[in-house]
Amino acid sequence: MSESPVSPEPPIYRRIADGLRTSILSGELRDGDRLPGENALMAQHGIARATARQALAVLINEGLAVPKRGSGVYVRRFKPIRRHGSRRVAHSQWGNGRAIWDADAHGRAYTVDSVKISRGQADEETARTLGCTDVWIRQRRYSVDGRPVQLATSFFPADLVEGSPITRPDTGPGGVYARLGDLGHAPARFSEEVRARMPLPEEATALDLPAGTPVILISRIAFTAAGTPVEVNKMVLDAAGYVLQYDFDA
Amino acid sequence: MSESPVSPEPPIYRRIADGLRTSILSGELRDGDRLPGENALMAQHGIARATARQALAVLINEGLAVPKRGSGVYVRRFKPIRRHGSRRVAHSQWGNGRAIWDADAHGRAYTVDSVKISRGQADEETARTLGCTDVWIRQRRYSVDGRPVQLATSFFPADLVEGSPITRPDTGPGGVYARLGDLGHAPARFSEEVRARMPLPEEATALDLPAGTPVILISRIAFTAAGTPVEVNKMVLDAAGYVLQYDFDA
DNA sequence: CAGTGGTCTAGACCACTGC
DNA sequence: CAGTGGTCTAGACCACTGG
Repeated sequence: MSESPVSPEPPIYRRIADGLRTSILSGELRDGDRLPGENALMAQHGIARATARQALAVLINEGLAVPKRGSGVYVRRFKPIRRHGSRRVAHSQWGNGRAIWDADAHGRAYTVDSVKISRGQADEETARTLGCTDVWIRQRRYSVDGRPVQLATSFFPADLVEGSPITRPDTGPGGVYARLGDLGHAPARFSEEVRARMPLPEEATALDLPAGTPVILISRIAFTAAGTPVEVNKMVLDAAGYVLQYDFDA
Repeated sequence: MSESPVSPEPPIYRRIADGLRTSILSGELRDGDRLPGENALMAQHGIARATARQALAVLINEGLAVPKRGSGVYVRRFKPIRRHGSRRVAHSQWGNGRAIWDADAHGRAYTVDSVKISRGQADEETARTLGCTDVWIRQRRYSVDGRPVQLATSFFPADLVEGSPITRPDTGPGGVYARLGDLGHAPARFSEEVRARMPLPEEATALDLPAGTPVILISRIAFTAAGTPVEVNKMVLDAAGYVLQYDFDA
């Protein structure tokens, strides 16, 4: 008999990571504070460099810390943008010439860049949704406070928007939804699918994501009052930058 | 002149990881397929064990692969549950004696375990929402196909539910929402906040999450027709196991 | 029991940061 | 230029898996 080690001590690097995590979550270490570096951990705990790195990697992969080359590892901040699900797409928004995005940023500075518009073939799923493969594609990236926070790709049935401002960079006041309205296909109903996963490398690059930050994927379909799908919008959000809000009745 | 190395070759471990990722995303490697192990990568690329591990760690942290001790590293599968935002909480669901959860599982086997009910103090945010600190707390874990997929903690104002079945494990047909109705506080409106981040260790343990799997956090407030908040439900979902769907009008 | 991943040591060179 | 993190080598021992 003797020992009853139900939980055999966790490995060193875990214990170190646990200690640092506690310091962060308890508020002892704050927003931009510097964590003890590799050398400090080696000295404090008498471990090899690789082990110290391993401990820091845990926190980095949890999104609680960010490494800065040549400088140190720092506690990470989190100030999300509130994205209102139903309210944001309310007709009142784009009905009077405001772009949808306004509903999000709450007065914060935002920018749109990397706008790419093309005519092409939709992926299989989108084609099935729209009922056609010939589409116009609008890709763009949104930034808030100078930081990229969202990638968005919209698909429109080509025969529906051909020749309209939707096929050009500047869509005019109210954005694409107002233009769809001009064409007699005003969106009346939306369906959003929300997922989350770790980013692919290209997504991590485009959004400048540190390790340990998941992305939220939103796939939104816009329907007309008649039930015709007129847009599929696939968005990739920096999960650390957003809180999504949805209000609905029972 | 001479070199124009705009992108200085990525490190070895990245190139290896990129190659494996391509194989996975292209479908060349499928669901449960075994990836080349540490020894194989060492031999194929003439690298040290640590470097091979590093390459595999990339895929594991991306959630594309799962390591199995003593066996190998395997491609990870993804078969999400569809969780309907608005429809699921529709009155028709709990109005006629069905628990809400039924709306999710779509006929799949699901179980509830680790039910804990207690009377206690709400956290600051919840207290502010409910307008009181004295609450009844219902905690439970949901599993589908034998796999834990969700943790949920509900808070109810103590003075509102005291003595009702809500304070007991078995709430009867229709669940807690039907009981709130019995008490004259039927939920009429819901507000959900959705976030995503990497799990804390305890969340990872409770949901049995492999590395590289984020969690989706849903914080839902139930309001009566009069606008009184009667429940705050904080959920933690395995992000790999869910697709959330929200439908709404413009 | 042979192979696998999990942990750890003790070095090394590099690019980058900040003083 | 001293310190930091980023990458890599070449070993080692362990616990666990599978046939």
